[in-house]
Amino acid sequence: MATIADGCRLMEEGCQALAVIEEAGMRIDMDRLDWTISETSQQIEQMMAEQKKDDVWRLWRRRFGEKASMGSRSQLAKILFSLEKDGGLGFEHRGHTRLGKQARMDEDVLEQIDHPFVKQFLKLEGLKKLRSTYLMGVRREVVDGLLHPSFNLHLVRTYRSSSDHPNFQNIPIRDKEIGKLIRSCFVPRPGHVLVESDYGSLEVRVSACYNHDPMLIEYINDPTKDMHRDMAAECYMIEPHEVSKEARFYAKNQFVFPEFYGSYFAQCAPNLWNAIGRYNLKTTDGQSLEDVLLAQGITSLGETFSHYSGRIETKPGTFMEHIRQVEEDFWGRRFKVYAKWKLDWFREYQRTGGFSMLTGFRVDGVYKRNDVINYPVQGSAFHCLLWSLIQLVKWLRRNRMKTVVVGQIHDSIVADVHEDELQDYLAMTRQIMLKDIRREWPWIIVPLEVEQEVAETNWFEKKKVA
DNA sequence: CACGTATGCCAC
DNA sequence: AAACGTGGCATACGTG
Repeated sequence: MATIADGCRLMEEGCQALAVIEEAGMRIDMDRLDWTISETSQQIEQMMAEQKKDDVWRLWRRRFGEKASMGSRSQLAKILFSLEKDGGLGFEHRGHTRLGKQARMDEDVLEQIDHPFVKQFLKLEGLKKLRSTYLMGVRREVVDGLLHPSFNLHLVRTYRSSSDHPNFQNIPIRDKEIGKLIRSCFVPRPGHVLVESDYGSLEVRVSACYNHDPMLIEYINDPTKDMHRDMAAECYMIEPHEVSKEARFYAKNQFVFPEFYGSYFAQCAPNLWNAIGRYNLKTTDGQSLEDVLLAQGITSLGETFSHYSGRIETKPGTFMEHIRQVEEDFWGRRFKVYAKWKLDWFREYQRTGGFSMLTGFRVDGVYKRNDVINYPVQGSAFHCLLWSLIQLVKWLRRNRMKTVVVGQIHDSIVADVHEDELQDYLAMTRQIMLKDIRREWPWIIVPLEVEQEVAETNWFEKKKVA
C-alpha cells in the first residue's frame, strides 16, 4: 500500500503534469464552431416560433401574461397539471421534487407525456443546453484557436479531479446528434491526430483490489465471462445466451452499478421494470421480456411494505419480490466476499473515524455509509489514471516530442499526437497504463485494460484501434 | 440589479 | 438503520 508521502508526491507531480496539459490546450475549429452556433440558433428560433403557434402556448400566455417564459418548467407544469376547467391540460403529475413541493418536470417525467408540444419542449431544451453550455461555453474560453480548460486536484472529496472553464469532463457523447455537433469542433493540430486512451471498467477492477472477491476477480480475469450479461439473465429470467445488448445495458446501469454504489432492490426494480416497456426489451430470439416474465407468473411490479417488525416485505409473484431475491443472491452468494468487505470496511471506519486509500490518502471525518464504501474506489481509480498521465507527460518531455496531452476525463487521456509519433505513442500508453503501473503498485492484483481510439479529423470521428 | 437557491442535465 | 458516488454549469425565480 502506498504511504501518505506517496499520496503527496502523486498530487504534486499530478499538479505539474496537469499544468503542462492546460498550457498545451486543445485546438478548436472556430469556423465550424461559429457555423454550428449559427445553425443551432436558427433551429432554436424556428422551433420557438412553431411553439408560439401552438394552442398550449395560447393557454400559457393567458395564464402568465407578460411573464410567460417558454423555458420555465414550473410555468409549464401549471399548464400541464391543472384541470381543463382551470385552463390546463389535465395531465397527472408524477411525484415531487426533492426539496420543494413542486411537480417533477425532468426528462423522465416529460417523455411520458404524450403531447406534441411537450415533445418539442424537450427537443428545444436539449438544443438550448447545447448552445449555451457547450457551444457558447467553449467559444467564450478559446484563445488563439486553443481551448485551455482547468484541471483541479484540490476540489473533490474523493481526491478525484474536476475541470472547469470550461468543464472538459462532461462534453456530450451519449446523444449522437448532440455529441457530433459539439465534438466535431474539437480538432487535432495540423499533421496530428487525436488519441483517446480509456481504462476499461477501471472502477470495477480497483474495487476488486480492495475487496479481493474471488468471483469478481474471476469475472475480470476470464474474458468469456460477463457479469452484466449474467445479471441481465437473472433480472429478466432468461438464459445468458438470450440476453440482448439492450437488456444487458439496463441490467448493468439499473442493477449492477447501482448495487455496487449502495442502492437496493426497491430502487432498482422499478427502473428495470419500466425499461422493459419503455424500450421494448426482447430476448435475442425476439421474444418480448414482458411475455417471458408473464410466463413465469410475474404480471406486475408490485411494491414494498413494512412488516410490523420493521422488515421490508414484498408480495410473492411480483417483479419487486423477484429482484429482492436476485439481490439476495447477488450479495449472499455471488459476491459474498465483496459484501463482507463492505461490512468490515464500514465497521473499521466507525471504529477509527476514517479510512485509508491504497494510493496513499487518509480520509478522516463524518461520512455516510455509501461514501465510505465508494470514495476509496473512485479516488484510487482516478489515481491510476493520474499516475499514468504523469509518466506519459514526463516521457513526452524527455524525448522532446511534438505530441501533447490535451485533457483527461477520470479514466481516460486525450492527446494531440503527431502522425510520426503515433505508433510510439500508442505503444507507450499501453506500456505505462497496463504494465508499468502494476510494477509501481503491486496492490493492483487484476489485469488492467485500455481501449485506444484515434480521430483523424475531429473528436467525434474517433475510431477504435487494435 | 446582484446574489443565492432550486432544479435539471451533461460527463465518468 | 439505510438506501446511487463525484463533479460544473445554465436558467428560473425569489430576496435583499
